[in-house]
Amino acid sequence: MTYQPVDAQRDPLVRDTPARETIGTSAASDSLRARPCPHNPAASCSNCRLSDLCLPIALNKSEIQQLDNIIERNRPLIKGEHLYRQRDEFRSVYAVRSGSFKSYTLTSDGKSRVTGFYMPGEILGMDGIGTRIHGVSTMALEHASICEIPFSQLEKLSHQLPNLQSRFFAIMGNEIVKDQHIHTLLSSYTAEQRLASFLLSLSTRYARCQLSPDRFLLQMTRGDIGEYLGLTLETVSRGFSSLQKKAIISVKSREIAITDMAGLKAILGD
Amino acid sequence: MTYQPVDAQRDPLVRDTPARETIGTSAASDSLRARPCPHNPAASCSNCRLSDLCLPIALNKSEIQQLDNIIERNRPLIKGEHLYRQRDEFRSVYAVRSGSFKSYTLTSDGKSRVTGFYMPGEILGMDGIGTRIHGVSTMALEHASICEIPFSQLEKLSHQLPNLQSRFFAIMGNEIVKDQHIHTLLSSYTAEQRLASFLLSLSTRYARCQLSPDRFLLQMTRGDIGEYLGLTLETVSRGFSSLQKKAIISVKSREIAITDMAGLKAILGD
DNA sequence: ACATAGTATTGATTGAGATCAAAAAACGAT
DNA sequence: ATCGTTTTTTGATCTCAATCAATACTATGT
Repeated sequence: MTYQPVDAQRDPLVRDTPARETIGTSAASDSLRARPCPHNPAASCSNCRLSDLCLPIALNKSEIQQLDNIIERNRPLIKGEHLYRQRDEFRSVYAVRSGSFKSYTLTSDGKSRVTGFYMPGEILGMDGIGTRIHGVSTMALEHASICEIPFSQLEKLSHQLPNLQSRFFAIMGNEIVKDQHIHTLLSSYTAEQRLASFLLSLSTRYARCQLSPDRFLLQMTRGDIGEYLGLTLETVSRGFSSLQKKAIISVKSREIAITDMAGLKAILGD
Repeated sequence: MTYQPVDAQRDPLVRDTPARETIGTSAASDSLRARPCPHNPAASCSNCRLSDLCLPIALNKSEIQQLDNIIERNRPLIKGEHLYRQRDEFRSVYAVRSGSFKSYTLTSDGKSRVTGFYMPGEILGMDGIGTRIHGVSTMALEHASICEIPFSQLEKLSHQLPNLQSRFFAIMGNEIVKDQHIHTLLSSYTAEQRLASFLLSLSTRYARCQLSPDRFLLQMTRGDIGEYLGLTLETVSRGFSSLQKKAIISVKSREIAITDMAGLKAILGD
């Protein structure tokens, strides 16, 4: 299996078939929704180790159970597979259960631009809540599993559970704040500062899901990182090399070790 | 009255007094909340000409009336006055009633970066919903009036009115999509494309509130525009001059006339 | 193990926009 | 109307990151 998605020959911008028919691989073309995940037969929020950083924060046991009932846990996605595509009708938001994803748009001249990376416990797909059409495509960067939360049901349940409504408002608010940070980053940071900020963001997010904050594997290519940070892949590569030369990080292909956390933070000017 | 805000001598990042005490001018230092707006004594969503592009979309008359009851219409703000500041405790979101605003952050090296401009009918202050602390400062660009919507009451009411909950989810979703567009713009557009995109955005937003889409006044400085688009003010100025030389727009200080709308769109590559 | 495609590094050169600088225009207060 | 401040324009120069280019590395499928 190469990095190239199984359905790469299809142009995501000129597709005409509905999303759920394109999510399956050629071997398994049946709908994603129809297949309960065989890998997590007894999966539930109640026993999910991510429950304290995902949607259920601030919900009590009975509320979590009700949330559990509307969540659909489907078969895992393989690397390169799409969860949904730009212009697909919006039906659900998703919580990453394992693995990681990237969201991206295609610009008018055919280039792709990454709008976000998503890790376990994070919510994605909120583009589309307003327009009812997904504004970006989202693809698994590695073998990954997700919890699908049909939005109409989430709205109904939020209406019954004030805590859930509050929680979802907060999640969307945090997404807006995150976007503002990126706006500032892209409009004023140097290449080195962008990379430092990116690595620090990954670090804290890995820490959140109990993984090492100073040793991790990048699941995305240098090109993906560049598309996200507004840099070319060459500049990303040079930036990593330069940070390594300064003994701030150690890079070996996709393996990153942060050897001088304070130094990395200092690049952002305190 | 200069453009410099009346309270400019205070450093927004080291302030210690609560927001509402800083909003008043030196002449009128009493709380913003305590003063019903003398300019709009009978103001209400029901008779507001913006009601079909603001929060009340998709609400029926009785629902609008209930929303009306929680909205506080305060005295207008003068140019340069702050609605709230970065690090203020979050209490409310706001709908622009008249005039315009800019939101901005200060970076660690003291430079300011504009995160958004807001026009009549638009909602601002949604940074802070998740964190309960405002992530940006917001300042009136001209004499302006707003509707303040205390968030705790909005949440309570949303819980009673599914349409309102739905509407607010949509507003936040649209904000996220807007932010993704800016992400793409900042990470791949040239200076000229950024300016074209900015002018087109203003144009459609002016059209939304019944104003001319091809002749309008910029309420922000070249510096503000540059901070928003990730350019210097000199580049913004040169960009306007260049677009004028191409007969796509006509600029006379803050007055903009779009003379070739198709040409402007063509700069964005269809 | 090998072939192949995708990915990453590094070097040389170029260019768009930043920075520095100075003058002109617009605006607000008195 | 006039003064002082802020904003805008335009020019000259510089710089960081893009682009072009070539090689090296890594992973996947046969």
